[in-house]
Amino acid sequence: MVMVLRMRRVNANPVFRALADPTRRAIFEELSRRGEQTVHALTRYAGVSQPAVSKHLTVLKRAKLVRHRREGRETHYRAQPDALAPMVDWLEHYGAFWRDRFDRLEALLERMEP
Amino acid sequence: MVMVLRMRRVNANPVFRALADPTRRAIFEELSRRGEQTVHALTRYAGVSQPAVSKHLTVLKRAKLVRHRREGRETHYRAQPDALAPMVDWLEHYGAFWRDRFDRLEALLERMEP
DNA sequence: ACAAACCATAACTGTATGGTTATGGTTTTG
DNA sequence: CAAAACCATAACCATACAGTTATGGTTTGT
Repeated sequence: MVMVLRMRRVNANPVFRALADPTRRAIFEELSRRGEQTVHALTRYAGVSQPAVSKHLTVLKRAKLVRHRREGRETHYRAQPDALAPMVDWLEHYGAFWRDRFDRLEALLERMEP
Repeated sequence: MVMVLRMRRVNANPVFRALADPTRRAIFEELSRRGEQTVHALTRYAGVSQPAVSKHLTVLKRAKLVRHRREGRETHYRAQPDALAPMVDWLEHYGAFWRDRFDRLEALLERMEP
């Protein structure tokens, strides 16, 4: 028997908006792949100015997609992937049959036995 | 043994952009729930003018999220949920651990035995 | 045949947004 | 302590974008 935990419905809009921008997605991807990084490191990666990166991080922060930790003069950001939940929920709801069940199972198995 | 089909990587950007707007998301949701609809019906639903709806539908069309079918003077639109695949792929990639495996399994089971 | 309905496009408008440079606060380094 | 590094915010700019009204092309209804 499967217990279903009803989560508080979070507004999905900030997440959708935040990830609509390719630069922001790239920053989030980089943080997901390489883990925690400073603004400086992200700036070298992103190909835009440091203030631009700071503003992108602010948007991601408002969507709870990143958290930050100050350490001396540098700020370390890290991805907060569970903030993707509203988007995942939305997809599971409105895109429930975008792919047949076998495909879904296949993907799951792939993840569970690497 | 699980066969893995490598799909052609589709540019996820149009999908992310298209779904960033709440009105567009609402239109897509409505088409997903209630099935094929005319522009007229969608206009009554969306709460914006008919030209606005037409433009939103154009954006969704460019992202392959909807298809249309002309029938006399009316155009019927329907959701094309498999166009969500790039977004799902992205989430599976960068949000792989947004939720623990039990949760994923639970969600899967829910879908498989309704 | 004419009027009305349906839809798409054009033309326009205000605001949001992604980028820049400039600046200042804090912390580390020499 | 002075200089440099790191970051955030301010101020500004150009463009993208979501909305509007106006219009015209088809198709349906009377």
